[in-house]
Amino acid sequence: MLTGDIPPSQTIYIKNLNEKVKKEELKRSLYCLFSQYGRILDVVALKTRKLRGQAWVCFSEVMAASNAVRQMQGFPFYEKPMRIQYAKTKSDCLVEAEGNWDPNAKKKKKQEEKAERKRRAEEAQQSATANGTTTESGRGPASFRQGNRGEQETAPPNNILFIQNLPYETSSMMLQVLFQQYPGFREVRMIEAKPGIAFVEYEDDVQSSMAMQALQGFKITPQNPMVITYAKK
DNA sequence: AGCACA
Repeated sequence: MLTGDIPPSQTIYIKNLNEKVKKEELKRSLYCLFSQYGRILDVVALKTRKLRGQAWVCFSEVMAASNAVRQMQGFPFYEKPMRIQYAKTKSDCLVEAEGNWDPNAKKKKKQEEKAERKRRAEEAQQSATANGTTTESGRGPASFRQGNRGEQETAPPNNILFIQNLPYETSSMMLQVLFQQYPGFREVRMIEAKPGIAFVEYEDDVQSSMAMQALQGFKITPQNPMVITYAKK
């Protein structure tokens, strides 16, 4: 079974994520992409050796999670198809909300302590070897495409957005309604000969970025999550 | 591949 026989829950577990993407960007992008299914209570992603390439997105409703598991299965995200399942255990944010801090959470505490100890040991190791790997290659803001070696696939942030994966029947009017909600909107351009794509222009790149963040992954139909990148100039 | 709450 695709979901690995794990019963439905409010939280989805995503793996096969691109490990090169910085944690904060990853969380933001996941938030953008999945908020179309419902209210998101929390996004968790860690970059530890055991946990990188994975994330948890916790919804306020099980139905939202179910739709996300089905519809976003295999969605190409930073060049890798997402593998989505339900999470095996309940998210802390939910336990907290229900006021169910079970008194005998000893096992968990033990695990935490173990993890903590491990982490400290790793830290000690790192400072001992003293390698300055503090900076990850700082690239432009959220685009789901990660520019990879040599090839200039990713356009730098600019005031024009390139929209892909639109249903063929999309009109520029429909897009205008969506995109004009965000400040700095100028116009939508579509090309008759090329259905499924569009360009949306804003006054500047900050405003275009805000719209990108807000509408990334937005679905005009369930099969068509928008893929928004900066236009190549 | 890998199921946590940095």
